[in-house]
Amino acid sequence: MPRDAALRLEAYLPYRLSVASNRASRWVARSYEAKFGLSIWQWRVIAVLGGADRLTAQELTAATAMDKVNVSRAVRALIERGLVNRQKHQSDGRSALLELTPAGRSVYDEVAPVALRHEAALLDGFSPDEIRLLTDLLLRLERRAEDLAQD
Amino acid sequence: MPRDAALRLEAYLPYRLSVASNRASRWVARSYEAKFGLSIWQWRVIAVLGGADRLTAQELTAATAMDKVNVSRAVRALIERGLVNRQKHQSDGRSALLELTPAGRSVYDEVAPVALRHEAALLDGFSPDEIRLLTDLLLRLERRAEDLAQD
DNA sequence: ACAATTTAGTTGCAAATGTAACTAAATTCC
DNA sequence: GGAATTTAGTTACATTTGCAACTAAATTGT
Repeated sequence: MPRDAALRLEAYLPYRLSVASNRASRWVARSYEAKFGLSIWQWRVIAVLGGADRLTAQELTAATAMDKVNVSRAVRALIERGLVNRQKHQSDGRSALLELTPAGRSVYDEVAPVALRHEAALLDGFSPDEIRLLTDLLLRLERRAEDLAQD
Repeated sequence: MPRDAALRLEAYLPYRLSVASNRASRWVARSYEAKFGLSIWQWRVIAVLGGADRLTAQELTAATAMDKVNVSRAVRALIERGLVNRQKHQSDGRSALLELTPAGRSVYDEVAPVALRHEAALLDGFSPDEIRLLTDLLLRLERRAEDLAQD
């Protein structure tokens, strides 16, 4: 009779995923923190606002895969630093439109190339095919995990 | 002149990695917590102790990619629950040997198949080749991130 | 039109984490 | 053999996080 594959932590995918992600995140997070004083979430908000203009917190939540509490906190800190501007939404009094201030824009212009260099450094040694594949596999995993999560 | 590839968060690898890992981890963590009252770290310790017998905290730290503080806390909780046993190391008074108690062993015997089912559920739809490749790519990324982290 | 429900975003609080400081044992090096 | 350094593990503290409760505005249903 077939025996179950043994459980070996080092070959266990959720474990590998977690280790890879934590190491990569930690490394880039330190850099954003050291160079720009930005947390990972603040950086995500800036990255998204830099590519689109005027989003609600709700839209940011969707675009960054952060939860609304983290978006709220990151946005507050960015507003306090003068990097993000909030203006009332004309048609919906509950939400507000967020956009980068000129100062925020210039932080974005500085951070974006650094972020791309980080990515390139991490992926040094990976072929374009491998990168495409990895991204694709990760996306499929994400969707799968999300589906599974709703029981 | 060549323009830099734009920074698009949704195609940014550290971001994808983080989202995939968080979703997968959160999903499995909830299950371990709900079914066995184990945190992710407690579960890692059990998984490793279940496959080897008698390790020091130091060896656990290496085998689980956790830091020593987390190992210490997880081990303490497991000892309190009677799942792990600590005995003095004969030749080194600083460290102790840790092993599963019979109760710990039986938790392991219950958890391991559940963990493997989780992995299988996450990877449903992935071919064996894709799984091998994903694991391999993640390992390379981990090593790369670790190397980069030491400046 | 107005009560009931849903949605946007914030706040408060408890638990989880990371870092640094610490204790104690072992090792190194004169 | 004894001072100085390193290593194993724990504790203490500050920060982060996640969840639930909350406020206020919009929407739905009658």
